[in-house]
Order: sequence, then C-alpha cells, then structure tokens
Amino acid sequence: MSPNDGRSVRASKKRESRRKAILQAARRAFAEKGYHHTHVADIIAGAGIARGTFYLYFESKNAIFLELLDQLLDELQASIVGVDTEEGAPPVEAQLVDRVQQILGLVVQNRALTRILVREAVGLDADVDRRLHEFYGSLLEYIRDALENGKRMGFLRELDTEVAAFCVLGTIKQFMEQLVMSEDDHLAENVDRLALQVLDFNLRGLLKS
Amino acid sequence: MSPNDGRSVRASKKRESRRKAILQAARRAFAEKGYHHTHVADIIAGAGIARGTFYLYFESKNAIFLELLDQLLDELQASIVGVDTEEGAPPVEAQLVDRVQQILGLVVQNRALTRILVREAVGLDADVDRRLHEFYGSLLEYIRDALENGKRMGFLRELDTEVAAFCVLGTIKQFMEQLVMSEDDHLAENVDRLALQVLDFNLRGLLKS
Amino acid sequence: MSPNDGRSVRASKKRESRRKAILQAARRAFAEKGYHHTHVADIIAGAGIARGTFYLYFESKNAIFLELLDQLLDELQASIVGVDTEEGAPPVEAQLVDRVQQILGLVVQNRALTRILVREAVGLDADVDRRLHEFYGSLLEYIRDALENGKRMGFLRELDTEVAAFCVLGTIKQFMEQLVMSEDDHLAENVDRLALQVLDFNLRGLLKS
Amino acid sequence: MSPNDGRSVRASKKRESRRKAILQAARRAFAEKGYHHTHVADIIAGAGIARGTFYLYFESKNAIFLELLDQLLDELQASIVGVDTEEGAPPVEAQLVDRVQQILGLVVQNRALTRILVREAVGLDADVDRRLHEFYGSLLEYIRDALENGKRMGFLRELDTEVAAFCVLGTIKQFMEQLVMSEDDHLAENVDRLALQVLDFNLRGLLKS
DNA sequence: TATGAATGAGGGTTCATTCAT
DNA sequence: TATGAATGAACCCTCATTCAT
Repeated sequence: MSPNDGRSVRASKKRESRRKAILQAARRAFAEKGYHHTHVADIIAGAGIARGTFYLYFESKNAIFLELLDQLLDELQASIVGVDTEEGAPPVEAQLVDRVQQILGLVVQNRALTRILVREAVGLDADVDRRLHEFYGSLLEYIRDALENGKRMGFLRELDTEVAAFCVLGTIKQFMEQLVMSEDDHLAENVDRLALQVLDFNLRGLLKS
Repeated sequence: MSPNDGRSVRASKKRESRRKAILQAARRAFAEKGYHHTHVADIIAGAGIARGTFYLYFESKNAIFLELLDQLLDELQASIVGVDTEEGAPPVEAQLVDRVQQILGLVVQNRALTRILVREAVGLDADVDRRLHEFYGSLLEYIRDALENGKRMGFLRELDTEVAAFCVLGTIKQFMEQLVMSEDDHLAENVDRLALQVLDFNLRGLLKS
Repeated sequence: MSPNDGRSVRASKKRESRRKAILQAARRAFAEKGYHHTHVADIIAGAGIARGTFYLYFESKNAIFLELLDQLLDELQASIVGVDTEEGAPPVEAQLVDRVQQILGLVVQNRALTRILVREAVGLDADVDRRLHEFYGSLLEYIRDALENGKRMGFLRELDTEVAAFCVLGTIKQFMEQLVMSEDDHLAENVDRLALQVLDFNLRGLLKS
Repeated sequence: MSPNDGRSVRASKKRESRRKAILQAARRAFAEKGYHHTHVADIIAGAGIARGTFYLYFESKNAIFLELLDQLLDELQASIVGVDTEEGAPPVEAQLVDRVQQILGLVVQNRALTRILVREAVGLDADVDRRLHEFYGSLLEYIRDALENGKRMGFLRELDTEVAAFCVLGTIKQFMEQLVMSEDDHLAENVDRLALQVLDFNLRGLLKS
C-alpha cells in the first residue's frame, strides 16, 4: 500500500467522520428548533465548522434534512418485514410482538429525528413531501397486505382492510408521537410493555369479548 | 339610542364582516399553500385589502393563523360531548356512532383548515404548539375518561385506558388526515360509512372473535 | 376629479420621480465602479433608500442595469435616421454632419452611461449581451444599407460594403470611447469639430487625393 | 556543474512547463466563459492540478489574467514595427500590407485570448485597466507618429493626425473584434483579403475619388 | 512541492411589519 | 379607518484564498 493510499484512506475516513458530525449537529438542531427555525448558522455552530465547510459536505440545508429523513425512513422501512407463516414458525402473534418492539426501539433510539418526522414532516418542500408520502403509502400498503393475508388465513375477521389498515397506521403513528414528544423518559422505558398493549388494542379492540 | 350609536353599530358590523373576510382569505391561502409558503401578500390579495389594513385587524401573520386554529379547535371541542348513560338513553354504541359522525362531518366541512391542522400545525410557533398540545391533551383526557366509564359500566374489557386512549386518538387522527388530504372526494362522500368502520375497528379490533 | 384621483396622480408622480432617482444613482454607481463592482448597497446608498425599497422599483441589479442600457440604446437608435436623398433636400454631406453631431451630442450628454456601454458592455449577462449584439448588429446593418445606397447613387466608390461598414462602425465606437473615457472635458467641448474630422476621415481616407 | 545543479535545472524546467500548462488552461477558461464566470476551479480542473498548487504558481486569479494579457499585449506590441522609408526599401503601401497581415495573423492565432481582450479586458481591475490604457495609448502614439511621418513625406494629406490616428485604431479594433467574435471561421480564413480592404478603407475612404 | 479541506467575508433577495398620508 | 410605499433584519449560498499535512 503506497503512502498515497494511506493518506487517502485516512482522508476519506476523516471526511466521513466529519460528515457524520455535521449530520449529527443538524439532527440535533432540527429536532430542537424544527426545520424552519433551524438556520445553517445553527448547524455549523453545532458542528464547529465554517459556513463554507458545510457546503463542502451538503448541497443545501434542504439536502441535509432530506438525507436525515431518508436515513430514518430507510431504517424504519428495513425493519418492516413480513410475518413468517410457514409451518414450524413461531406463533404469528409472537412474531408481531417482535416486529413491533423492534420498530419502536428504533424510534426511541432516533427520538430526535423522529420528532422532526412527526412534528413537521409535511409542507416543507416538494421533495420531502414526496418522500414522506411514499413512505406512509408503502407502509399503509404493507399493512393492508398483511391484513389481507390474515383474513385469507382465517386469523382475522371480515373487515375492510383499507380502513383497518389506516386505523392500525394511526395507532402506530400516535404511539410514535407519544414516544417521541414526551419530555420525560417514562414512556421510553416501557416501550416494550406499551407496544404489547398497542398490539393488543389493534387485535382485540375495546369491547369485552 | 343616539345617532352616534347607530353609526358605531354599523361601523362595528362592517368591521366584523371585513374581519371575517380576511379570516376567510387567510384560511384559503393557508390551506392551499401551507403556513410558511403563504405570505401576507397572498392573504390581502385574497381579501382585496391593503397591506396596512391587514394589521388593523390582526396583529401578525402568526396571530391570524392562531385564530383560525383556535376557531377550528373550539368547534371540534364543542362537538365532543359525553355519551349519555342514563337509563332510557339511546344505546351507547348508537350514541357513539352519532358523535363520531358529527365530528367527522365538521372535519369535512372545514377540510381546508383541517388540512393545515394536520399538515403543519406543529412546530410553527410556541403559541400554536401549546394550543395544539392542549387540544390533543384534553381530547385524550376525554377519551380516557370515556373509556374509564365504559370499563366501570362493564362495556369495555380490562385495559390500560391511557394506552387505549391514544390508540383511539390515533385512529381518529389518521382518519381525519385521510379525509383531508385525499384529493378526490371519494372518501368525503362516504364519511358516515367509513366512520362506522373505524368505530367498529376500535371496538372489536382485528381478530376473529 | 375626485380626491382619490388627485392622490393617485400625486403618488404616481412620486413613484416616477423616485424611480428616476434610483436609476440616476445606479447610473452613477455603474459608471464609477463598473457593473461587477457596483453592489446594490452602493445604489441604495446613493439613492438614500432602504434595501427593500430598491426591489419595489426594480426586479434585480441586473434588471436596473439592463434598463439603463436599454434607455441609452433606444435613444441612440432613435437618433439614427436615414439621409434624405429627395430632390431639394440639403446636400448629403451636410446631412451626415448633422446626424453625426446629433448622435455625439447624445453620447456626451450620457457620458456616464456610455462609459459603461463602452467599458463593459459584454460578458455580463446573457440578456445584456443579446441586447448589445442586437444594437451593434442593427447599427452595422444600417451603415451597410446606407453605403449600398451611396454606391447605387454614385456617391461612393466600389467597395465591399460589409467591410466598409464595420470600419465606419469602428471609427464611431473609437470616437465614442475617446469622448467618454477622457477625464478632462477637452474633447467633449470640441465634439462638433472632431465629428467633422471623423466624417472626413471616413469619406476621404488618409491619402492625398 | 554539480549534480545539485542538474536537479535544480530539471526541477526548474518542470516548474516552467507546469506554469505554462496552467496558463494555457486559464487562457482556455477565460476565453470560453469570460473573466467573471471563470472560477479558479475551472482553471485547476483544466490544468489537472490541485487548488493549492495554483497559488504556488500564481498569486491570484487576477494575477494570472494580467499575465495572459501582458503576454498578448507584448506580442502584439512586438509585431508593431515602423515602415522602412529608406531608399531602396519596398513601397510603403506594400510594407503596410505586410504589417497589417502580420498583426492580424497574430490576432487570429490568439483568438481565444484576444476575445478576452476585446470582450472584457476593461473595467475588471485597476492593474488591468492601466495596462490596457498603456497599450492602446502607445499604439495610438505609434499610429500618430506614422501618420505624421506620412504627412511629412507627402504621402498623406493634411489632417489632424490625432483624430486620424484613433480612426485608424478604431477600424483595427473593430476588425479584431469581428475576427475574434465570429463563431464561424469564415472571416478568419479571409483575413488577408479583408486586411487589404481595411487598409484600403483607411487610405482612400468611402468617396469616389 | 503538492494537496484539497477549510475558511469566512460578502452579496443578492425576501417578506413581515411600520408609518406617513 | 384605509392605504401601500418604505423599511431592514434575516438568511442562504459562492468562491477566492489559506494552511495543515
């Protein structure tokens, strides 16, 4: 390995770490003040860099926001996987619990960013809007498919999966919001227990059997 | 009554009607372009008044937005009334259906404004945030109380009313969002039917009994 | 005439006069420092107005420059009229002298602006470039046509009017530059006499008959 | 000669060739996009060097531009030599034709750079301005002297050599501009023929003898 | 000598709000 | 009360130059 390689590897590492630092600063700033009230000045102050440096790493304020958003949505989307209905697989309900707990853990870990997602996801910018719309759209579709499946397999009762899907989505979003907006860590600590209850609500509803 | 009074009554009437016209223009503008992309220029153009006149009626762009929001939230809040559990009252479920249909009718009628509420009411401003927080807080409380009641009366099964309440809230909010954001009027026309399904979801959940 | 009319007439006058004042300040600033080194800050300082006010009257720095340029080019173009060759018209050469003196008077009166035209006409901006190209193009065409005419009428000798035209244009431009760039007023005072000599050069060349 | 010398000679040669490469890249960039729209980034990209390297060879963007300009002006100035009026020398007119063709050949060869000279050498910077002023000043002086000479020797008629000189200069500059700005190579191919016509214009003017 | 990441002054433009008429 | 011209703070982004490696 030539010294040149060593240099460029090191440089590239440094670049990457600085990029992350800026993203981190931006995440913090956006989470604290929201998109519109966050200025590039806030981000660079947080990252301890000069104005111009910011633009070496990101095209614009909008671009860095979109990247943060993408990051979160990608992670969330990745954590959404189907339930295994093969024979010998764990019971469906247990799997669901697993899924839900996993996704909510992610949300809690990214609380700052999710706060942005929840707080001002919409109306910022055409790109952001589209990305979010896509995300929620595919999430809705995923849920609907799952419900269709459940119906076909006889787990679920006869209902309009379209409507049921957005009810489920609604409970999830509301749960995320509660998790993310609550100042104290009360909820965050009980994510798993709460997730079980939300799941239970979705499955059994309110009424006495 | 002196002629002076007549004048001032007339003046006051005129003032009130102009105020309403401005609010109306603002509602349209905010609904169409969102808070941040709506400029005072849009509002006064819509209202057919001069720049300065706007400030004779409203303190600021923020203030008029807050007033529109207040208006909507007040109406919504007013439409939230408890279920009558006295003997001889209509069956609880029927009453619930009534309530839900009424509130959703309101939402559909104020589609433009509700769109703002759903899209970007949050993160704009401390005042707005507080107001919204209050609204959702009291709504949540109302739901929780209702659930407690239902539990006590034996309608509902044993569950954490705190969690159940925000699940219910989540389904409502999501429903509102669907109603308000969909371009076509497909959903809006079927509000009543859909409301029944949402209610059904909340009551019975997904599972086959 | 209603008071309203009076008001709006007055307002409109004021607007016009302020517009002119800004144009004047811009003219001065551009002439002194050139396009690129003139900042909107210079113009508004010269005009004694606030930053935003500038944008009430002009779309951009570029726009005001283009307007100044248009003004000058229009005036110059207007002063370029053909020679009358009807019977009974004054001798052609006398008419030419007239035309030249008129146009140069214009240049001297607009010295500041013409300085910009001469100094940095090109390379600023696509719009400006196009406008200038058009102007010089039509001027060249005008000269060529005149020369063709002269040839046909037997005044002028056989020569390539294309080449001759840009030679003539060259002497004019150079003359304008001399007029406009000289610090002292020596040249400006003798415009008429000099114009005669330039004309003479163009007509008779350098050689002894 | 010590080995050290050899090294430094080689180093110095390398330095010189790199310097030239940068100049060449700058020439291309300036010619294509003009001074203001050419960024240091364009130059270093063209030269294939790093940002910092540029500043090892040139003090600033402005400095490299001035150097290119100097280069051109020096070459042009060198090609301006007097007419030989000794007995036995070729006829004056033939010599003039020679000179003109030589200088225009130079212009055509340096089309890219001359384009800069013509388009925006002026108004960029005090240094550049001064240099250009000097150049044109000495050119004007040269022409005037030549004309004085011609007058004294009886070739030329009585005229104000000051005025005549800038007329001649004007035709030359305009010719250069035509050569340099025309997109197609039509003109460039006919330089010699055109030069003759320009010369003819200067000597004989427009009128029928 | 070569590199290229970092710098930061600077400029054009927007828009909510004010104020003289 | 109504007007709308005027205000100026605010903010994003560029790019020539520097400097640590």
